[in-house]
Amino acid sequence: MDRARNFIPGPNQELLDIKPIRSLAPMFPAPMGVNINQSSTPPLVCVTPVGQFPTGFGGGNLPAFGSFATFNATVNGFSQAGTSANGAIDATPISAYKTRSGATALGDDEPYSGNQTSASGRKAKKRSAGLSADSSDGVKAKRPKPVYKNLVAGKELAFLPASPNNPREIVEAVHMTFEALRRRHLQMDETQDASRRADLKAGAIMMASNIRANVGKRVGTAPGVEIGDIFYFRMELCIIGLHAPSMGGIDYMSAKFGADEDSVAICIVAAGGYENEDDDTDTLVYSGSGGNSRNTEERHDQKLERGNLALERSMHRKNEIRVVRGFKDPAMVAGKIYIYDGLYKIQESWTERTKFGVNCFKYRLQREPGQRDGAAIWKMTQRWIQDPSTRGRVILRDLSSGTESIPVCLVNEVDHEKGPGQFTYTNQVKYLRPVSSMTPMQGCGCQSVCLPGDANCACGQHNGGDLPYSSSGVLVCRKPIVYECGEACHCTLNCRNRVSQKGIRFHFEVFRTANRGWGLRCWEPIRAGAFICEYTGEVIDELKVNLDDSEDDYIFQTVCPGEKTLKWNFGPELIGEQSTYVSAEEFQPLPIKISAKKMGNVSRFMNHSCSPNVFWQPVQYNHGDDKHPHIMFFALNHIAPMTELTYDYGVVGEETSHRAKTCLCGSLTCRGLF
DNA sequence: GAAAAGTCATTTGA
DNA sequence: CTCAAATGACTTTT
Repeated sequence: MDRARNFIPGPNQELLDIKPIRSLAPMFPAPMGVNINQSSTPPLVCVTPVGQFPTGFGGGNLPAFGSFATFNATVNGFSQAGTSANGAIDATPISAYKTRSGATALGDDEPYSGNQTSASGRKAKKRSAGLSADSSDGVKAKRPKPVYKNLVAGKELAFLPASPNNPREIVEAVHMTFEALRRRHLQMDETQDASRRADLKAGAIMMASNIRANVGKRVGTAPGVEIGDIFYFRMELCIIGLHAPSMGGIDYMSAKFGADEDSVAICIVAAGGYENEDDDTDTLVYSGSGGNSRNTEERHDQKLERGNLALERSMHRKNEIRVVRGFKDPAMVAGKIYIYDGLYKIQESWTERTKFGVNCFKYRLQREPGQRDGAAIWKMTQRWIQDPSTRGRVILRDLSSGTESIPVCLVNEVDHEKGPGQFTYTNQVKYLRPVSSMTPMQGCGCQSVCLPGDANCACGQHNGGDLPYSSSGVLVCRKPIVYECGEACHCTLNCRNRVSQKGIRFHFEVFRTANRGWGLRCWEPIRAGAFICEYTGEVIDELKVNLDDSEDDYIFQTVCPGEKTLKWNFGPELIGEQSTYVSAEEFQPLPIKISAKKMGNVSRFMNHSCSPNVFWQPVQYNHGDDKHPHIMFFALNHIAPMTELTYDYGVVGEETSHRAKTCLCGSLTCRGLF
């Protein structure tokens, strides 16, 4: 379009200069249409001791485990029977649980305590003296169950989010911690050539320390889990209490209906690969489980038992069933993404003869009306990515005018604003003095690519021994500065230690928000730790006092962000590693100041939130002046397609108070100003 | 060389 | 205690 060419920095006088009202309100209405009895039983969080202390758990050398605290977020959401435990119980102080004898207290916040088989850890089974690791050759020795003896008791408490009554915050905190732990394990496994499955290791630790949400099973929504939430591992569904079985597709429980009791399905995982009619995302045909023998090709008819029976009973009881849909992750060769798609009900069931000649159960599920879109958004954005012209309400196909390798779409589905005020799109930071005059950065001598665990890699050493990114390119840990390989390095551009310097990798769109001016969101799913974009613009010299900058709403400064951002690293603490946590008091801002008023990229459209999904991270690669690093943005947790990207502009302090604005982020932990 | 199929090590909860 | 399961990472085959 010609218009695109003219837009920037062309003369768009008719465009209103939009004062960025940079703050945020929830972009979707809260998920409604889900009739849970929340009013009668307010959410409660109960801090209770973990169940049975695992016998193999370090014995006497870890007395601290006695005060192990459970961290349960339980909201009593389903009241079909009167079996529910109820009455809000105040959070019990941790100190009340000094010994492990109080284990039975767990039942108090379990909605279905009667049906629970105590949450006791069957974990760590007894393990033969530990030397079974390399047993005699030839004989296939069973791998000993790992014992997480480095678990640090009491550290779990650091998780408690600022507002422990908000299930969403708890789910996010648990989820974020799982990911941090998983990434760290991945990093360690690579250097030590240990066995894989960091997802299982992270999951096992979370389970063992009982850092999980929605511990009791329930029919209906899982508090704190929202439609559209995305996951990369089945273990994630497990620890946030959405779907308990680690592999199985059907989660079910025994529930009371008046006087009788029935086994009903509560959640299913539809792992894709099935005949989904594209036009109708509201129905789903699900196959029953079973029929495939473990290691032989022999197959048999499915039986009406367990999950299949529960589905059958659910059809008659007409209870709501959570549905998680699996899709192939377009970003990974063999990856899968799970999307929570809300509540469904079973309409009918039948049996079918499969191509193997055995009988298989089929269930047709219909999505409950009135819920926000989940998987439908995913399908829609996938279509846009394949063919951007299918995206409607577009003002500009590419706001970057070709500067970015992937076009940045400008859309307005809200009002008649034609676009943001004039600025020059740039994907580079403009320094006042040439980069070449700055201290050069030392490079590594690695051939081809840098590898984890290579003691000779100067870049690995510079980063503290580990490469900062995992093999899939996600940042493992937030740190004062990340050193990527640069011009001085011998490695190629394929080196995994070159992530943020390669520029954006996603289809972004700048969109009109309802009340906060323009905002930024993305068509692709973004996984936690993934690189998003750089804050580009003009570097303002710290020595030059700019009296004018109160007028500049596009200034980036390294102001101390809120707890959520600071806690991103949390997780390694759980396995006894030294904390990388930086408290607000210890936080040291950098002198760098960047203005994106006149020139910038997509990052200038990112709004503030006190409960953000993105954080900034200083990165170096082209010079050695650590006071003036690149400011790179990474995902705080997994971000579903079309979710607004926000970061924490920082706590208002003396220096920034003249620019403080009222925050509209709507988060329960909103600080009011930013 | 990419995609599909096979192999293996694991978990949770019934 | 045993078992099943719409797992996930990796290797081998087509």
